[in-house]
Amino acid sequence: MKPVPKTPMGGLDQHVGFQLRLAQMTAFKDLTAVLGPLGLKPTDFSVLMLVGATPGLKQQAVGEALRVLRPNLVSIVDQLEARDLLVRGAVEGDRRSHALSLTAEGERLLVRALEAHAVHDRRIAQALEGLDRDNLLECLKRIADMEPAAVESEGAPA
Amino acid sequence: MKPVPKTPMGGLDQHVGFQLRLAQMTAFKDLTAVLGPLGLKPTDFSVLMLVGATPGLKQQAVGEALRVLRPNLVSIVDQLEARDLLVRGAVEGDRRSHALSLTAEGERLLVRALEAHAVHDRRIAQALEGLDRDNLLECLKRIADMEPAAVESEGAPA
DNA sequence: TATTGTTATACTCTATAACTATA
DNA sequence: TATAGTTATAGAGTATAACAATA
Repeated sequence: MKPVPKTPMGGLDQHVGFQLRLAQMTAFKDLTAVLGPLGLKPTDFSVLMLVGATPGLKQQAVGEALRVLRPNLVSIVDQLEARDLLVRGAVEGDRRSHALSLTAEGERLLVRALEAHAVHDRRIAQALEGLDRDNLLECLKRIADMEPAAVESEGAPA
Repeated sequence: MKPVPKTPMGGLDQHVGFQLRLAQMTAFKDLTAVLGPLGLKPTDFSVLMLVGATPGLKQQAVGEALRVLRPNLVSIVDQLEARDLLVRGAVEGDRRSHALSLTAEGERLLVRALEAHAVHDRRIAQALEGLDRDNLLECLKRIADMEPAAVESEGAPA
């Protein structure tokens, strides 16, 4: 009949946003660690996956899919291109855009990166043992797709 | 008998870490927006909640609970103290530590912040309609508590 | 010698404005 | 005029090392 230990942390541990931050920090550290030996960061990996799945994608499209602002994607693509993992090709009919596609070396590294990711994913799966992963993913997608409240420019004290 | 649309985004959308990042971004933008008018950021809010729930907490303990490194907590507490929302009191028996506690004004602002958070949480709840929130929270806690893979110091190309 | 809070600092991420070359 | 990519830059957030005071 113990009435559940009175709200630890003042209830903060029941806040989705708070737990989201902690989980994200841990998951990213783990993914960063397994990808490190390949010289890739999580964002690099996601770019390779995306371009590998849809060759010819424009930088704009990659940025939108990954929610990385266009200016910030430039140096990421620069570095991947400098390592000959992908190339900025021409798009016929529009000389402004670049069609991204993996090189043979990029494809090979992607395979190794996917194997490294599998190690990470196994740890995630182990942590989620007995829980509903599909529900988790659906929850995350729904939250990710919320329209966030309009940002108020002011209202702060001073 | 349609075999489920072939892995969109190359399967990236099935990665927990990736969806975690997107959800975290959206949730934090929303929380930041509702707290903005009070002059608080999510981290400030969590400090107020924690100290409000457990007065006398040391900075070290707050940092551990929120996973904010001690050096980075200093300016956060500085600003809250400058706004007379909390005070760094003395800890008897240890003159190194500071016992944090809310001022009356801090308590009042916390109440308003909790109301603002409720607005945010209602949007989250709406987004999660029909899904299992408890399962989500448990998944997040389990992931947050994983021991991340040991970080390899090297292995990158050049 | 170890710990708490602090300072200084660096590195990464994220964000905005403005430029260019195209369209 | 609008769009894709780019440049430059500013601002958070996060990280480590080292110091003072205290234990």
